[in-house]
Amino acid sequence: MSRNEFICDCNIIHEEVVKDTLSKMADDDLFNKLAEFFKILGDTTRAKILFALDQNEMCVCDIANVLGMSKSSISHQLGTLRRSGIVKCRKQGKEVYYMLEDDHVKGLFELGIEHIEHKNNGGNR
Amino acid sequence: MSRNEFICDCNIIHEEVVKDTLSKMADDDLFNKLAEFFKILGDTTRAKILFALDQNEMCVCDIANVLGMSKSSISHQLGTLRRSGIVKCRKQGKEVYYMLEDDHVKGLFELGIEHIEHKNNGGNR
DNA sequence: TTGACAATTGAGTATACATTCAACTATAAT
DNA sequence: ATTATAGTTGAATGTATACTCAATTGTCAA
Repeated sequence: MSRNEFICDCNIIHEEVVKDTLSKMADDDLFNKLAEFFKILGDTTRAKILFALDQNEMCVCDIANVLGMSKSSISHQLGTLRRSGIVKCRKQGKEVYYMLEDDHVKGLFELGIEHIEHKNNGGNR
Repeated sequence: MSRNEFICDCNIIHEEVVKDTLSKMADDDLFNKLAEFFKILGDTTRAKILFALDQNEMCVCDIANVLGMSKSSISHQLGTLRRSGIVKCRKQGKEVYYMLEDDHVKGLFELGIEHIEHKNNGGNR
């Protein structure tokens, strides 16, 4: 973790806790990549696309029809997902078929859903 | 899933696949909540805060010092995390101590890290 | 009561980004 | 060759949001 002493505008209150936490912090690089990855999942359209692709491999038009959105917007999002290494594609004739690249997506979705259900079922607000 | 036929600007190419996928799609409500949740994790500052709180319960100033950021920005982010039910806090004297509310966060981080390492270790790009 | 400090909050600003629109490429069919 | 369709792409626009700044609240100590 890199720190900028001049930006932090307050005192350290618990010296040992701060030192201990700092010693355990991961690299900025990891946090950047982690956040970038979650940001990809943090969009309704992309979440729907990934969920849909988890059901069936599909071409762009079919995905657009499932989501009821324009071909262009879906293609843009698929580009984002492809650049992030979360989906891959296969070209066949005029069509491009997309599928999940990463098997972690399903697990992540399941944990996320657990979190949501937990909050709805009596978790304090 | 709600669909707007007028917005989709292309033909259905594989009728059965589209129908099958549509039948398996979850509610819009779930996708919205899921995306909202991942969006919270999809920010470098919040990811660092959560990682830090996973090491130690901490007050706002200590967190600001660990991240090397202003008290105000940390407080804003803690507010966001609290409203999302991911962290909770405990007031003691002048200080407010924050801690993780949700035990899914650690699992999500671990899966996310797995994904990143997977990509770095010979996963295709 | 006054002063100091922890923390929150609202407004303002700058940046990121999702979708639209239009133009374009590539493939297949006639 | 021409036409139609699948898909991509870049620019433009509107919206969301992270951080800053300033003001404010709440608590403790003198």
